[in-house]
Amino acid sequence: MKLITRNTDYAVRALCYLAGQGSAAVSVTELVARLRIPRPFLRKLLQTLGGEGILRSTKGQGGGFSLAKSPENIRLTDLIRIFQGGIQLNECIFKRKICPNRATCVLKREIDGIEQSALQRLEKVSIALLIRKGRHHDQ
Amino acid sequence: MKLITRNTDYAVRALCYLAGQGSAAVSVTELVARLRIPRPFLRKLLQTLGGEGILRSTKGQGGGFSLAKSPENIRLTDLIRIFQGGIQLNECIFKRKICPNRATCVLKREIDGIEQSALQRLEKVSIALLIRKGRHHDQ
DNA sequence: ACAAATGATACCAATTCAGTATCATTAAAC
DNA sequence: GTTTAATGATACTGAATTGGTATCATTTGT
Repeated sequence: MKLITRNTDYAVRALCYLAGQGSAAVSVTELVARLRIPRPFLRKLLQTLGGEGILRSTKGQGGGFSLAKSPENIRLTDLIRIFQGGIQLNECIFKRKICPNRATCVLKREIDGIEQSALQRLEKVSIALLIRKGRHHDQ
Repeated sequence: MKLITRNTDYAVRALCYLAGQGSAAVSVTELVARLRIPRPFLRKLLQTLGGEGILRSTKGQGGGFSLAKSPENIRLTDLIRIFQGGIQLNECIFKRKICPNRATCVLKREIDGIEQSALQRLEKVSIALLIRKGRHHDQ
């Protein structure tokens, strides 16, 4: 069970790199060279981010991708929602039927609580934050 | 992405029921009637719990399953470990290689933190707790 | 001996995840 | 205006996980 999938992870890398390039259009070719992410996979991923309004894209020679929003306004929860259909740690197995066991409802509330606190923390993680904290280290 | 799978959920239900029956051997037939869990699935699950030392089993006519540990000592984290291979929200994609991006390491630490707090909370949820809290409600 | 129970194990279908492949379209550069 | 470098759209594939089924062997009380 993973909290973030490879899609989300790769997206974070790409977005951090793009954030460092300002509004210049960066091609997939350049991103592949820098990030070592499989090219077709990265392409699909960037197209998705384009469709979601997180990236701007320009076609044709010299084209590429750039951020459509400020790094402060791109949050991990956005990416998780896009690539993983959101966070839902919980899922009641008896949807409309009567739950035959009170204890499982208690369990459900516990897990809801965990989910809430995870969401709150992920909400605070933006691309801007990741870049900022990353700079504190050497390299 | 689910924090607990159906296996774990079903196990919780079965364990709560068994906890209410003391040290008496309860057959799969009885559990199926009470919990409405598919019989072969429940069987396999109980056998697994037996092998893990959480249930005691007696074969032959009149046999069945009973708790091998006190309800206080059966924790959600145990079940998650058994059925879901533990909690690992995180997974570094570049195992031995050099990570080309500092930001992703920052991300990794954030997720580690979330994982830690989730684990701490799950660790406190025992079968005993679930029964206790469940009783506060009507039924 | 029979019936009722678990032990062990193999199998199957649906879903998700990670990744590939291809054709169409756009637009700068020559 | 042709070439070339780029994205848009979309279909496909393989592996792993999840949820569930089926079967045969073994044990044990009656």
